[in-house]
Amino acid sequence: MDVARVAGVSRQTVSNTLNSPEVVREETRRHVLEVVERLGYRANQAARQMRTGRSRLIAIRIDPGGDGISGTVMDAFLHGLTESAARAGYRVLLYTAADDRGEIATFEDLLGSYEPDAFVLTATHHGDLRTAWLLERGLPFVAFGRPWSDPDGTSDPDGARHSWVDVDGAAGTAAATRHLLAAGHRRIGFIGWPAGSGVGDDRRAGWARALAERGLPGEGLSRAVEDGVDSGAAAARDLLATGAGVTALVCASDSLALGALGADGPGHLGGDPGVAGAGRTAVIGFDDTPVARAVGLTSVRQPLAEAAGVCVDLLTRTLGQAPRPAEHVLLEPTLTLRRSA
Amino acid sequence: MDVARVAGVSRQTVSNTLNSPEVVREETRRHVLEVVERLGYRANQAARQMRTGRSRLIAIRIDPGGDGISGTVMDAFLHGLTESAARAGYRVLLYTAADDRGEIATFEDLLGSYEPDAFVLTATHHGDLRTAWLLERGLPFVAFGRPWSDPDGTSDPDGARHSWVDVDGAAGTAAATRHLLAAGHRRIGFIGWPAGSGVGDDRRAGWARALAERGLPGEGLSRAVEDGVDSGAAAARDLLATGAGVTALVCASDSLALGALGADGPGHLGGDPGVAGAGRTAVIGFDDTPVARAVGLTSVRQPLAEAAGVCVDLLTRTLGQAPRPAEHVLLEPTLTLRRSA
DNA sequence: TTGAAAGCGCTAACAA
DNA sequence: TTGTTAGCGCTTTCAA
Repeated sequence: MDVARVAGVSRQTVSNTLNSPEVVREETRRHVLEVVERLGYRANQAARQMRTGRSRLIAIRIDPGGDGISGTVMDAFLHGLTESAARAGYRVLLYTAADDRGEIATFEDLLGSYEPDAFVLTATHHGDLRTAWLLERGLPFVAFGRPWSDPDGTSDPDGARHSWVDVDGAAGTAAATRHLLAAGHRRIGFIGWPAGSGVGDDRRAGWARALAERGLPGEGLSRAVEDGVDSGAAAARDLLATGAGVTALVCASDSLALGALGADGPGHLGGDPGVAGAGRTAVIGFDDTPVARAVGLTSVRQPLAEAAGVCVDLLTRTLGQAPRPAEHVLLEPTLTLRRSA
Repeated sequence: MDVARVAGVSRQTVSNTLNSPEVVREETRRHVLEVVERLGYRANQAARQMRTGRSRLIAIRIDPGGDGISGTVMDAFLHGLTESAARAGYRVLLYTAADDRGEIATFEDLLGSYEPDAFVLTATHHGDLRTAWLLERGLPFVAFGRPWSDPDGTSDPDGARHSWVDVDGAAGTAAATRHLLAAGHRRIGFIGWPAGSGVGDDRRAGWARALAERGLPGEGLSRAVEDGVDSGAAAARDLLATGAGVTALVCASDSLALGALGADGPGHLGGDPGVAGAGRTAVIGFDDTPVARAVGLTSVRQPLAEAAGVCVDLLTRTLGQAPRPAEHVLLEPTLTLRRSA
């Protein structure tokens, strides 16, 4: 070790200065630190890992764009994770997997080779093979996303046994609905997905709750369709045609909201304003994707970087010490206001 | 080493079987391999790295969503990279950095600690500090994206000295334009970005080339605006109002195309079809983002997974052997046809 | 408070 | 073709 020679101490003292500073005399420590800085010394990770058994690596699966929480959401979360991890002295390692079994195979592979200190799981679900496998072996991990209960309401027993971080979707749609209420709307519709998806049901519940708070009825003002612009447009047309006097729409996704915007006429989307009956309906989307910004759509924004930060916190807090009880963190989303509402 | 004991050979023979199979007798090799498989043995990466100096890690920066090639494009590329890397026996390590200098600092940090075998650079540019730094030290890397020349046309001397992989944007817009020509359009406009951005100029050039091939004039049919739905809509209205009889538009991005779609009336975007003069203009976007799929926009699709695969190929080909001359690969994009054109 | 010795699991070089 | 030896750079004992 070069540093030791230059600083005139033993290699051991250098190691101590870096890992157990309290053990080294103040003066020596400062001197060693100065030399470390000057020489740009970095402890070799492989050697350290070999000795300590810790890799300072956090592994996470990256989904193919298209399904799951991929696209912008995954991107922002990954960025936040990488940044938070770096601050805590960790790096992020990527892997792919087609399904639960494939992911478990990758766990085995990774654990035997790169030995990541922890995993971050996304898209946990009822009867998740991965959580069971990791729990069984006492391996550290956090889930981003609550393990939603079965469609029939049975909640996953594993869900309570591991830590997770999630964004409170219901709070988001409730905030959106309250924003519309504050703007004077009274007949507010909701366009979401068919019942059974935890995330979707949660978002619908927030809308219903906010209406209920004000004693307003929601019956007949909700539509459940597959995600997509076309289905969003169809649902919006349907809701606006009921004669119930719907003046505003909360949507479970930006795709649905984009459709609703289009169905409402060219008033949004850069068309000529002032056309009869065009673009008068207020619309709020969910996820604040680039599309939302592009078309001026007000949307519920998930605090992804913060969620990633909490994941790292939960993980690193566990890693050094003895196993701690599972923690569950629910983060509040915010509303990004644009001209659509 | 457990495997050695079980297989009844020396630990060295196991290592040889795994790393230099040709050196081990066929029968021994098969036997060892079988035991390795049965025991699920994985060579410890840290130990191997310590001995060989190779980490089997490829590092890449992940950008914050919003600027650069982030969002869907980055996501798909990262996924492809992770998958190709895994196939070649490598893993992908993530890092963040605010600018060139910050990224170089991260190089130093990483090289001293995790020792990645190679870097994949994105968004290389004229006078890139990173390429110069890596080149100077003979560190292996590939760039995803050509190092575009200066606005004044001076090309970066470093650009020729390192390998890069890119997608031929001009070929993409040319294909889009030819598709429109084949559909009978003759007055085809282009909406792109202000001159000076290599990527933007390239995409405009493809449109111009396809028109020139057919002896069709492009003058006055091109608009240069900042990226965004609103500016795309404004540019589209402007082009349609010239009286030149424009019937189709090729756009440098899906955002611009989305605006053009909106400016053209509610015919697209799920609005009522059949409205007078609505949605008759054909529009083609670029990047095939989720929005494109959502609104039925025909768009130029970059072969991102393939690009990532080529990056890994170029890298791994270099890693084992002696340094090779820089290679440059330009990939052809494809057109994803939807109802907008 | 500092130094010396041992060993983490692997593979390159060499010896058998 | 297989086995033995050594050492990669670090940190955890333990002794000074």
